[in-house]
Amino acid sequence: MSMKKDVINIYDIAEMAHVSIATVSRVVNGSDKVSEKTRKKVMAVIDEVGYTPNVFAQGLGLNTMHTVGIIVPTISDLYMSNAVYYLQEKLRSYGYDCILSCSGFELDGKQRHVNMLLSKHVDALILVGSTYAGNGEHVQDTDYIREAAETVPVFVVNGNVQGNNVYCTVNDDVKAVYDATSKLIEHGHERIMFLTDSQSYSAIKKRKGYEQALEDHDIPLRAELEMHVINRMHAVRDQLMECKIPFDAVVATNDEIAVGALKYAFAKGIMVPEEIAIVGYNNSGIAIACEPELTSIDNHIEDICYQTVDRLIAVIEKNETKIERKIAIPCDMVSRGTTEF
Amino acid sequence: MSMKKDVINIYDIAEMAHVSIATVSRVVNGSDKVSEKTRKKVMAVIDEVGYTPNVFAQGLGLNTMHTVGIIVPTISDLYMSNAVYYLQEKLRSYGYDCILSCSGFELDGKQRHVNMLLSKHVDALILVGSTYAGNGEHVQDTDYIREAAETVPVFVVNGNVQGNNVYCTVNDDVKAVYDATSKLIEHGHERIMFLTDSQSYSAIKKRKGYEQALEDHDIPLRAELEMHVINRMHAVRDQLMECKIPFDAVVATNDEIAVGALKYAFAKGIMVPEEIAIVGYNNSGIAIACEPELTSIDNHIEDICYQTVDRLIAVIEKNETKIERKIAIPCDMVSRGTTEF
DNA sequence: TCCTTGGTTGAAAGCGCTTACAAATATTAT
DNA sequence: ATAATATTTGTAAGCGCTTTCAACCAAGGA
Repeated sequence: MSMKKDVINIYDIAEMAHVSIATVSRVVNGSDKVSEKTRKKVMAVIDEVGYTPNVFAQGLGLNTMHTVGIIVPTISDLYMSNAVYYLQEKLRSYGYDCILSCSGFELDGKQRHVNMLLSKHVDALILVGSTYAGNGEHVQDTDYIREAAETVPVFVVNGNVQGNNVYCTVNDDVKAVYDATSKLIEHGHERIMFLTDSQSYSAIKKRKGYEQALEDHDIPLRAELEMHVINRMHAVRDQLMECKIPFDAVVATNDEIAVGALKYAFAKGIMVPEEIAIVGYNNSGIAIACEPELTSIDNHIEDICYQTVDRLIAVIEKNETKIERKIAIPCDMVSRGTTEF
Repeated sequence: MSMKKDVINIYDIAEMAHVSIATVSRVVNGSDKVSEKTRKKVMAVIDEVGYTPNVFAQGLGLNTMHTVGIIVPTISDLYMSNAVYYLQEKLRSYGYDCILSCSGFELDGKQRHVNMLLSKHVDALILVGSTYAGNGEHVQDTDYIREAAETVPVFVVNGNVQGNNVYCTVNDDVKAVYDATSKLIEHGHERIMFLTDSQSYSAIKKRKGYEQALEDHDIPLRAELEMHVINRMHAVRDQLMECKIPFDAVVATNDEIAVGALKYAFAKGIMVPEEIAIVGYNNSGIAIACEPELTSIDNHIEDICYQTVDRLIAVIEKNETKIERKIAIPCDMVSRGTTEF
C-alpha cells in the first residue's frame, strides 16, 4: 500500500487565492500579463502549500517535459561517465533533466533506445560516442539518427553524423595526434607504434594524425607498426608480447591501451620513457594510477559537453537557426612520466 | 522550426480499426476482456502504422511513467558509474527507465534533487551511496528521505536509512575488512595502517572490521595508524610522506587511496608487498593499472544493484509486503601483487 | 418464445494543465 | 463625462489516455 499523498492541484490554488486557474497557470509560467498584485497573492498561496505543477498534465498540453535523452554505449568507461556527468550538470543548470540510456554498441540497441526516448517525448537527444559498431565495422546506416532528427534535434558528442537537425561536437583528434607524434619524432623516435581498439570516428581521425605526422617528417608508414588491440590492459600487454617488431614509442587511442603498453614494458624489463615512450589519450584517472605516470592527451570533455548543451538550448529554446552543424574542440597534451617531454 | 511529426493517436487507431478508443486502450494494455478477433484486428492496425501511446496522457490517468529516479552524489567515480550502469540495465529489463541525477555530496543538493524527481512522478527512488555529508560529518538528518518515502518507495544502495517504505541494500563491509585485516595479521603484519577518506556509513563499517580484527588477534589499536586522507592518489602519497610512524601494511577504504599508498612506497623505494602490503577496496579499474597490481576487495556492485532492482519491482509492481528492509551482500578479496596471499 | 447470463463493446467522464478568446476592468484620449 | 483603448482576468475547449458504467449480443434454460 503505497500511501500516495493527496496532491494539490491548480484548482486548489485557484480557489485559495480567489482567482481562476488560468491566472494561476500564468503566474506559475511567469507570463507577463498578470498584475503584480495578483501575482503576489497567488505566489503566497503557492509557497504556503508548496504546489508543483503536474508534469504529465503540463506535458499533455505542451508536449514537452524539459527533459533530454542521453544515449551512451556504456557508462562503465571513464570517458562516458565523465561526459554524462558534465552533460547532466549543464543541462540541469538550464532547468532540464536527463533520461540516461546505455544502449550497448550494436546498431539495433541504439535504434531501440532512440525510439524509446522519443516515445518519452524528450525535447532533444544527445548521442555520445561513435556511430560505428563495436566490432570495428563502420556502420553505414545512420539513417535512424536522421529519422529521429525529424522529431527532435539530435546532438552527437564525439561523432560525425550529417543530417538536418543533427549537430555534432567533436575533438580535433587529428591535430592532437599529429602534434604528439611529431613531438615524438622530433625527440628522436622513429619506430612509433599506433595502437587502436576500433574503427570509430575518432579512432580514424587519430590515425590520420599519426599518418600525417609520419609523412610530414619523411618517415615511412609501416603496416606492422599499426596494431588493433582489444581494449583491456592485459590483453594489450599480451598482444604486444607476441609482437616481434621493435618499436621505440607508442601512441594509443586511449589510456587503457597505453597502460597495457606500459605493462608490456614492465614485463619485458624495458625502461619507460628511455627505451619506449608512451602517449595515451583521454587523460583519464588511470593515467595517474600507473608508474611512471602516463603522458596523455586531454580532450576536454568538459568543454565539449558544455558547448553541446549550450547549442542544444540555443536550438530548442531560442529557436536559433544559424547554429553551426559541427564544431571542433582542441585537445592538448598533459606531459607526465612516460615521455621525455 | 522543429518540424514535429504529426503523431497518430488512439482515435486514429480506433477509426482505422472500426472500434472505439476504449477497445484500443484495452488492446494496448493487454486487458483480457477483448475478443481474440478484435484484438487481432486492432493489433494489425497498430503494427501497420506504428502507434505508441502518449506517455503524458497515460501518466495523467495512471500517475506513473514507468520511470525511477536514481540519485548519486557524483558519477565521476568508478563505483557510482558502475552502479548506475547495472541499475539502469536491470531496470530496463523490467521495462523501466531511469532519470539520473547527480546531486553532489551536500544535503541540500540531495534534498533538491529528491524533490525534483518526485515532481516528475517517478515510481520509486534509488539513492546510491552514503547518507553522510562529504565533509566527513555524519548527517543526522535523513528526514527528507523518510518524507520522500511517504510518496514513493525509496531504495538505498550502500547506505543505511531507517524508515517506513525505505529499503536498503548494503555490503558486509565489516566482515570483508575483518577478514582482510586478519589475513594480514596471520601473515605476520603487525603495524597495519587504516586509510579512510570519510565517515560514510560504509567507511564506519570498514573501520569496525579493522578494529575487531586487531582486537581478536590481541593487537592494540593505535590511533596513529588510523589516518584520514583526501581521496586523491597524490594527496594520499604526500600525506604518507609526512607520516613518521612505521607501518608494514595498509588497508584502504577505496582503490584510489590504496594506489596513493603504493605511490608512497614507490617514492620511498619501499618494496611492495615485501615491506608493505596493501589492500584496496572496490576492485575498480585502477586496481589493475598500477604495478604491482592491487589486491582489492570486490564488493559485487552488480549483485547489489540487481537485488535492489528486484526488490524494487517486488514492491511497486507486486505490492509485496514482506520484503526485508535491509539485506547485506558479502564481499570477497581479489588477490594480486600488493599482498603475499 | 422469452428471459437470464456472461462476454464484448462503446459512450462519456475525468486526469491537471495551457491558451485562445471573451469579458471585465482600468486607463487614457476626446 | 463619454468613447476608445489597453490591461487584466475568467471561461471553456482541448491535449490523449484510462476506466466506469451502461448497452449490446449471443447462447442456454425455462
